[in-house]
Amino acid sequence: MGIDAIKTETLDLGIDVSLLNGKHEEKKGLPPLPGLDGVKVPTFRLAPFPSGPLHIGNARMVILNDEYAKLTNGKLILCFDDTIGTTKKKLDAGASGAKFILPEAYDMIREGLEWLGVEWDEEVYKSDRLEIYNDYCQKLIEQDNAYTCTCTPADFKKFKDGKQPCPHRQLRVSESLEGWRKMIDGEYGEGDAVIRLKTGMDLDDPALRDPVIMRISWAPHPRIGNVNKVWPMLEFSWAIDDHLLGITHIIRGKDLLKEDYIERFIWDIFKWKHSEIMHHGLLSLGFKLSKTRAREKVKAGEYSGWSDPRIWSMQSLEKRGIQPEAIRKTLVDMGISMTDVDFPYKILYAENQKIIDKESDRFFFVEDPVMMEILGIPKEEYIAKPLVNPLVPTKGYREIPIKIQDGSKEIFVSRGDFKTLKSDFRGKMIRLKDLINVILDSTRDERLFARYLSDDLESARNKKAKIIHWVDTDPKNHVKVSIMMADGALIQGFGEKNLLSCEEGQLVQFERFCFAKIQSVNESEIRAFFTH
RNA sequence: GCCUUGUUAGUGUAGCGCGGCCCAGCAUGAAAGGCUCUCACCCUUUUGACACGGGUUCAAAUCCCGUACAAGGCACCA
Repeated sequence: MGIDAIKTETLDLGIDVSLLNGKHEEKKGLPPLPGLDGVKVPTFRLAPFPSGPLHIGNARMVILNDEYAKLTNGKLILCFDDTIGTTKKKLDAGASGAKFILPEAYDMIREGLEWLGVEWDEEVYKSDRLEIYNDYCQKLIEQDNAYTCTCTPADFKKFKDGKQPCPHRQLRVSESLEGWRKMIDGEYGEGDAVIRLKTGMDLDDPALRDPVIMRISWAPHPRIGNVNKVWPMLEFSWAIDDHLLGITHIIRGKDLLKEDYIERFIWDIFKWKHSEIMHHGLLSLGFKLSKTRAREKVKAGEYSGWSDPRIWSMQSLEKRGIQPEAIRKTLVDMGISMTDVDFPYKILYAENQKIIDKESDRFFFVEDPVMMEILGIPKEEYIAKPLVNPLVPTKGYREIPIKIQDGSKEIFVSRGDFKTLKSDFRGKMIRLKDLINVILDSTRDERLFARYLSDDLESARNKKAKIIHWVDTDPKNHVKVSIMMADGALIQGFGEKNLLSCEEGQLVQFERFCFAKIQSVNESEIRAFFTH
């Protein structure tokens, strides 16, 4: 028996033919998680800064953690990293690029996580844990592992660059504690003093020399109000919380690589067990993804809102008709590579199409319409009957009736087709899909002139006629359609009348144009978002 | 300037800890053909990569050194 015969047989039996082709679907998924020895409950954490909704880059971190939590039957903690770092002075001045908490972001983030199918077991706010950081900071000072420094940033930089200790490094513990008290009590103002960790001023890496772990901000906190004057730096708060919350595995972007050193340094001081730390590379989309940047563009009115497709927020992807499963698949396939990458959105689209193709009903749509006049049509009425979805024939046919007056008819074709028709198809047969065959006579200005040839598909097939889409020019028989593209541009055209039966949120395919998600439907206009 | 990561086909990734089974796998894209009243889907075929230069070795994508390029840190941002 030949291989083909086997294939046919096995097909009938419903056996996966791909096995015979040697195309074993490679076992997909993440590599095994390291550092599981002696771990009872692998525990992971999501640590979003609530400055805006999750974007695709945040989603990488989120999905990686969630996948591993699910894979290992572990626990996932959502910990809002909502400490305040920026001073009140800076915020009041509206400094550009300043990071701050957006109160709505907490919900937008939860919404994005739920949409992604992330299941977290516990929710924690850093802003509820301020006393804990204060306590541990105090301990570090008492142990002489940290000190109060009142250098200006510029002065400290000089010491740092020269690998020299600043004068405050030699302070007695009691003096540092007194400074610490002044910070807490508000006797020191913003910028007057910080607490530095004694990692060493002679470290090779200047970024690691006696880093700040606590500083002053008098800015009110959107959640807890104005109760606190000192705030921990991210790496310090995490050094404490990763231990206290029992995080066994830290998966974060490689922008946080330097934090590893500081966290481990502190873990060693307190003789805490080290968590396993892993990093993934950062995503870009031809531009740097940033919640803060997005927020500024939304505020400036440059973007239409948090669901503007250019932000690549979960909200915007949902609106576009991207399926969360497709995002998860794409991100998981990328693994935890440390390489920074251009987000492979084409792979995302391919994965998404696999999911939505069968459920997306087909419709005729012509972008930027150009008129075609057809003469010599023998009948007075036609009814085009295209399949609702060729992948699901059981869905049946839709109907597009056309009325002909005095043997002539005007229809719209897309500008794209107009251009190729104009240059390459004069005198040739063209098939108007599911309708009739015509021959293109001439073009004048922005108009095509054609003559009726025949009805049947067969003759069009024989002549290998180009098949194009069309929409009736009769306003009673079409509807205006506008599509928001991925780059924020608005595409306009006409679609077949049947579009009016669509529901909000429905996924459709505009044949030979794109998949789209219907945003709103009414007689005067259909609005949709471009999917891919 | 200092420090740290990273560099596999157009794109994304597998392989690299323990060098040979890798004349490098997969996905996506592109090209051609088939199917099809969509330039969709499906099927077939083709395409194309170990950044560069040295070294170690019988043998290197895998180890070592150097160079280039990229990203990140050197912030009282996260």
